[in-house]
Amino acid sequence: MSINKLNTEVRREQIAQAAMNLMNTTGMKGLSIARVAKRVGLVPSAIYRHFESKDQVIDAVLDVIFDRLMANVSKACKATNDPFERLKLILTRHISLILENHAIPRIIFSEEVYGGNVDRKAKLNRKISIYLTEIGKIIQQGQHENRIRNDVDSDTVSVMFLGIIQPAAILWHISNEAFDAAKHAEIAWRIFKQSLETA
Amino acid sequence: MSINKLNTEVRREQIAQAAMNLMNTTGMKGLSIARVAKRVGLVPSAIYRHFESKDQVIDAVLDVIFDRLMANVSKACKATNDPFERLKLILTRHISLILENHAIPRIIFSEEVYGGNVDRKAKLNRKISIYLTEIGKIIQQGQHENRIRNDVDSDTVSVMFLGIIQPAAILWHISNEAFDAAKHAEIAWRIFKQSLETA
DNA sequence: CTATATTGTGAATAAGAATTCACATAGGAG
DNA sequence: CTCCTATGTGAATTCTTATTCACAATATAG
Repeated sequence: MSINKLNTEVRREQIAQAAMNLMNTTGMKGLSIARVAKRVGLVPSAIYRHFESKDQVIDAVLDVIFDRLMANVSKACKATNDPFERLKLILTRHISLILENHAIPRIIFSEEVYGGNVDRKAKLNRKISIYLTEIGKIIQQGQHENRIRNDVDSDTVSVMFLGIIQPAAILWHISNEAFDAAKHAEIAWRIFKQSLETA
Repeated sequence: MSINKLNTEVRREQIAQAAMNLMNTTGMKGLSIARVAKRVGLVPSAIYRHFESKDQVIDAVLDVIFDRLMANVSKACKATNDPFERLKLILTRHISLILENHAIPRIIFSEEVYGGNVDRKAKLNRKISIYLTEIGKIIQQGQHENRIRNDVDSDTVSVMFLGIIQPAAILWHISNEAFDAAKHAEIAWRIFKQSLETA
């Protein structure tokens, strides 16, 4: 009987965090309101004091994830002006984020999350597009500055950039962390970078 | 009342196909024994004459998918000896397969399928490794023949190769087929190829 | 042709989940 | 201090699913 009442704002954070952690360990399949409630130290029905539905809980998790990813990008942009250094920072940090949160790639790049939910699918698509657009901007700037080849399409390169991260993340996860995602990113990055550099 | 009895071998095929098609349209979430049964024209309990459990149905779908992917690879290897042509063939065909079967990337590279199922996770890991190994062999051969740079790690390149396909597939799917995966693969392939060619 | 194993049916079971609701209580506004 | 509202509780509801089982019909071996 904690009988400890906290206001909705705090609870919403706790619930979103708990849901995300649950996804990390059990995946979407193991995400039930009952389990989330237990983690927060509440009874299942209490969740509904703070969220209208399970769907809204999931949405909150998505927001947390994308906030982190976007924060990542802006931090990298503030840290340096060099396009390659920026991308490298984003890459490294994105990988770290994933290693801390198994769930991220599975949430962003699988259908687990939006199965049948048209709105959430649209939302995800929008958020991913924004992320890719930011990457694209960095590349374009690099092209203006003649650091990056001008004969490559920045949109394509953005997606390829994601292609360094995502398969690595999944392999890491599916191999029970045997696959070394950080190392892969390191080596792949060199190849990727070389292929973009102006001659 | 079809009252048409077919032997297990035929039924297993039908059921696996139906399950895969269902996954294409509704995702893992929509995959229920009842729905599969309806598609095959059976009653739910009839499925259990041919599979011991839903898990085994899913396993059968996995087998179908990997059989196709591996068939792909061997076809490409028979078609040409040039490593780049081989990879290009595999790439194109892999993309086509995906466009025909939304479910493939979600099944192979998401957690949808093995959520909590340790055995299946291991199985998936094994199959993906085999696929990657085959890609790796092609690359190594190309290195022996001095068509592909020797200073790149073939394992890393294999995963990067997957990195052309997978994000594209997911973007295509999540954008309701607005993202042009085939075009992305085409453009990305050129960049990828250039970065591997011997100088 | 007929006996029997194989395949199909419909009803029942059982478990798990989301959600609702009437009731209880803590904590801040006044 | 005292209400009243925001939170928390536990039971009940409703729904979906996988799975089992007794029974029926078919295919096929002999």
